[in-house]
Amino acid sequence: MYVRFQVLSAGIVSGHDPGAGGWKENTSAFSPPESALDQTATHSLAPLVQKLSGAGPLSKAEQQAIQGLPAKVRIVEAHQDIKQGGEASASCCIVLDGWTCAFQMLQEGRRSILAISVPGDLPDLQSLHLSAPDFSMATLTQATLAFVPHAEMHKLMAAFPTLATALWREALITAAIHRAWMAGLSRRDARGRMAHLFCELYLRLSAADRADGYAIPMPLRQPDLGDALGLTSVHVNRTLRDLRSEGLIDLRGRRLEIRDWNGLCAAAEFDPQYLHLSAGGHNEA
Amino acid sequence: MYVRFQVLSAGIVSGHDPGAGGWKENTSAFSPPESALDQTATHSLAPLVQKLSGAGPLSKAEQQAIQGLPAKVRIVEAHQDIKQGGEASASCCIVLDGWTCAFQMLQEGRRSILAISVPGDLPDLQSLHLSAPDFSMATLTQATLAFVPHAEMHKLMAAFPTLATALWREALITAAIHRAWMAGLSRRDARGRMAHLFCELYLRLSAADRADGYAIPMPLRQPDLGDALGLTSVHVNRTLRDLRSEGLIDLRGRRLEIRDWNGLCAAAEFDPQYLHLSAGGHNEA
DNA sequence: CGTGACGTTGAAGAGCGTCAAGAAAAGTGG
DNA sequence: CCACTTTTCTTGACGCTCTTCAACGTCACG
Repeated sequence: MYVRFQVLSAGIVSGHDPGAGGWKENTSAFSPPESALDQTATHSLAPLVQKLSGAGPLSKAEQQAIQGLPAKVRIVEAHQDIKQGGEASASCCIVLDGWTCAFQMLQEGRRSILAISVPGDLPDLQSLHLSAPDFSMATLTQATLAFVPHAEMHKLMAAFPTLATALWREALITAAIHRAWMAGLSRRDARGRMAHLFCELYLRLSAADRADGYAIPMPLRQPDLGDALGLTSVHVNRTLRDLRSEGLIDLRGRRLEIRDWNGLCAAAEFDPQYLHLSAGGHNEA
Repeated sequence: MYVRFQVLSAGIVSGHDPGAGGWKENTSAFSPPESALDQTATHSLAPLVQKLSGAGPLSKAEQQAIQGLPAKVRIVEAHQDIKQGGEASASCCIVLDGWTCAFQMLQEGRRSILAISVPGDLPDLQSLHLSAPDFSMATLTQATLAFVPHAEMHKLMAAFPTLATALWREALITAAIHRAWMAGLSRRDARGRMAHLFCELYLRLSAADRADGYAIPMPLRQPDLGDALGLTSVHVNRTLRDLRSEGLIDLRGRRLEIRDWNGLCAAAEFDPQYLHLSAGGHNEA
C-alpha cells in the first residue's frame, strides 16, 4: 500500500473561475498592464487554431471566430492547482503554453495523474456538458491558460459545425489516449509503460511545434512520472536508468532526448494511430 | 511477462457493418421472421431513450425521433467479435440487450479490456468523428445490437440539439469511467480494483433496470475479469475468494450478489459521482 | 555552508505472476 | 439418466516485479 503525504500545491490558486486577480481580457484593446507577465503577443489563441485544424484546414472565418473568442488569459506558476475536484466551472480551459495535468487523489496520499495537456489542448472539455468534474487540474510548468465561458463555446459550435466536429474530435482523442494508458497500466511493465509515455509525449509535442529534433522538455519529476505511470518514484528512477543504459533515451535537466526512436517504439509496442495526428506533425505552417 | 495465447473468438462475425445476413430492419413493419430470435418487441430503441434521458426528460418529439432511427438490429452470440481494431465503421452501435466490451490486444496474447457496455450504452460513439478506431469490440453475452448509420446520427443531432448534448454527455461519461479505471489500475490493489468494478457495474445496471435487488448478472469469466482489472485469472480467483470470505460479495453461477454494499464501497473507495447517474437509478418509468 | 528539493542506491519483503495439477461445472451424445 | 468431453474454477509452490524503508548524494539558493 504505497503511501505518500506529499502535498501537491502549497498555494492553491483559489480554484473557481475568472474574477480573481491576475486576469487579462483578450477582447479589450486597453487592458491594464497590472501583471508584468502579460505579453499580448503570447496570448493569441493560435495554439487552439492549430489544434482544431487536426482533422482538416479551417476556413478564415473559422480561424477568426476562434481568435475572437472572449478568453480570459492567465499565467499560472508551476505546480499550482487550476481546478478542484468537485467544483463545477463555468468556462473551458485552453492551454496556450506550458503543461498541465488532470489528477485524482485517493486515500493516504496516493495520487493518479490521468492526463497530461500540452499547448493547444483543452483539458476540461468535459465541463461543457458535465457539471461535476471527476478530476482536479494543476500546472506542471508555468502555463499560459485561456478560459472561455461555456456559453461562448456553445455559440461557436452552433455557428460553425466544423468547429463543433473538431471539438468532438478532441474529446474523443482524449478518450483514446485514456484507453492507451489503461492498456499500459494493465498489461505493460514499467519499462514498456514509460517508453510508451515518452513516445506519446514526443509526438504530441512535435504536433504542437514544441519538439527540438528528438528532444522535448520533460517537466515531470520522478514522483510525477510515478503518478502518471502507476509506479513509485524509486522504481521510476530505476526504470529510467534502464532505458538510459539501453541507449534509448537520455533524460537530464528537464530535457528528454530520444536517442533511439525505433528502439523506444519497440520497447513500448507503440502504434501512434490512436493520437490521430495527421502527418509527422512537424511544422505545418 | 504475463502471456496467454487464448483466442477470443473462434468465430468472428465478419466484422464490418450491415449487409451480411442475420439483420433486421427496424423501419419496415413486415420484416421476414427468418431468425427465430427476432422478436419485434425487443427491438425498440427504448434503452437508448432511457439512457439519453440521463440529463433530463426528453420531449415526445425527441423520443420519437430516436425510436424512428433506421437501425439495423442484430442478435449476436456471446464471445463474438463485433468490430476489428483498425477498421472504420459507417454506423454507430447501440446495445439494446446483453453486454459488450472494448478491448485491445498486445503482443504475446496479452489482452486489455478497456470498457464494458450494458443495455443503453453506445460503445463506439467515437466512430462518429474518428475514422480509425483504437480498439476492438466483442460481445460478452448474447447481445441485441442496433446499428445506426452515422449520417442518421448526424441528422438527429442537427435536428435536436438536446439529443446532441445528450450524446456528448455519454461520450464524456465514458471518458470519466476510463479515468476511474485508470486511477484504479495505477493506485489500487487487486481487491480495491475489483470492488470498484463491482460497485460501478451494479449502479450502471441498476440505472438500466437490470439489477435484481443487490444482485446483477456477471457474465465475465475470471480471465475476462483479469483482462479488465489488469490481473491474471489466478489472482482474480484469489481476490474473489477474499471478497467472498469477507462477506462483501457472493459470485456464483454468473450471478453477483452484493452482500455488504457499504463494505464494498469502502473497500473500493467508491464515489459514484463520476457515473453521473441522476438518482438511485432504479425503475423510473 | 546550511537547508531543502530532487535524484540515486541498497536491502528486504509484499503482491502478484507463472507453472502445474486437479476439482467442479457445463455442455454433448447416447 | 449416464459416460464423456470441454470449459471454468481452485489451489499450491515458487519466483519476479515492484514497493517500502532508509540512507546518502547532488545541486540550487540564500
